[in-house]
Amino acid sequence: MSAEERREQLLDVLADIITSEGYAAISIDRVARDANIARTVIYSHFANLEGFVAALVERTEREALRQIRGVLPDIVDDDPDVILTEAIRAFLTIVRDDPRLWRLAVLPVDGAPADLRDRIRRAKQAVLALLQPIVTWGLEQRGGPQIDPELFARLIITTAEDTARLVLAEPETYTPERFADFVATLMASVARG
Amino acid sequence: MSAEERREQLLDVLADIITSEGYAAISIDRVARDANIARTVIYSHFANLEGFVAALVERTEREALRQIRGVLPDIVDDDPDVILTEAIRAFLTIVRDDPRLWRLAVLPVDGAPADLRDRIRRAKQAVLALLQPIVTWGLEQRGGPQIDPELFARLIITTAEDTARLVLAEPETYTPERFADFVATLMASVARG
DNA sequence: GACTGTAGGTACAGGACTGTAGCTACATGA
DNA sequence: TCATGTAGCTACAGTCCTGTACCTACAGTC
Repeated sequence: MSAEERREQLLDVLADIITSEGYAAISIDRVARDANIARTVIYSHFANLEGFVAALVERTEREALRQIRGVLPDIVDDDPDVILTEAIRAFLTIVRDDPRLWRLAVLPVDGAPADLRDRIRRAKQAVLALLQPIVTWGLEQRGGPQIDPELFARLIITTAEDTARLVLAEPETYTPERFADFVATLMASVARG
Repeated sequence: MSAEERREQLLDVLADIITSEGYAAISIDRVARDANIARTVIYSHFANLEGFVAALVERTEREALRQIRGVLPDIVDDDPDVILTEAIRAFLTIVRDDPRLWRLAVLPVDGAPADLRDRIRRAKQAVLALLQPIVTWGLEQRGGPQIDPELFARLIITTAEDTARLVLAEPETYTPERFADFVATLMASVARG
């Protein structure tokens, strides 16, 4: 097996352990056992467990961002409700189609080491900063009683994450379509100024 | 120190480690070190780490439920929007006033061992089952386009949890009042049939 | 066919944690 | 004052994990 193939395979095995048993379960030893190789092979690719996990996080961040960027151009509309609905639909479709990646991106937070938690926190902060102006614009367009835009943006992110977990856990019951319909109905029933 | 005092103290120390460093950081050894006692003291109170954690989870569940039950009688109204708003306010106030307990109840999920994750999942399922009929009633009363009651109930729970985390992380910025206002404004702007 | 780079393995020393056996110290009641 | 129960300790054997030193096997190149 080539170095690059091995590296990717090791990251896959690590990701599988984390998503199925949490961060508490990981160790160089465990990954080596699951991959049926000697531990030294892992050490020849990564400095230690910390570097190993960091590499996985980087790969996950990079690939997740790539997938998100891929669908962003499709989501353009004059109506903020349509933008929101289509964004949810696109996001959940991505999640459903690459469960291995998104299980990792969306599930693990709390058991993770402190520096990783910080990193995830910062990533979410970045998404929030991206979403905030769009939400503010949407709420202003709507008029009527002024809704706290920060909390509304947070509500959207939290809901997106939670629905992603549902789609991953029970894709038959919780489909991107169902959530898109839900959001569309919900937004339609909110009064316009 | 009496057996009961020691037991409670050990559970406190365990809770502090989990909330500050996650489930990955816990061990009998670590708790003993933090509590400045020999490991054997812990073994005389709990069978092993699993039983130790189980005891903490039970204490947390019991106390959390007790606090929730304590404020439930105050939340009675004819208007579903008022019920929702006051429930959020009451919940976040409880959370703010007992951060040690609620940090544990609301934060840790993913790093935890599989059986504990199952337990938390079931607890949330129970809360969902409790909330569902109320939400369904509220949505029916409202009339207009029919909103998926299950997803709406989930949205409420997820948001409550997330806001609880915010209140715990930055109580100055994210107050129960701010969230209650947000919910009130949001519900007020949803069209009535 | 010898040379070299690299994938992969074995072996070892050391550390962290577990669970148990067995000890000490002290308080309380007969 | 002695007996007894219990809080708390030290010590030890065993497991799992880490990181490194050093070996083997093989593929490609001269």
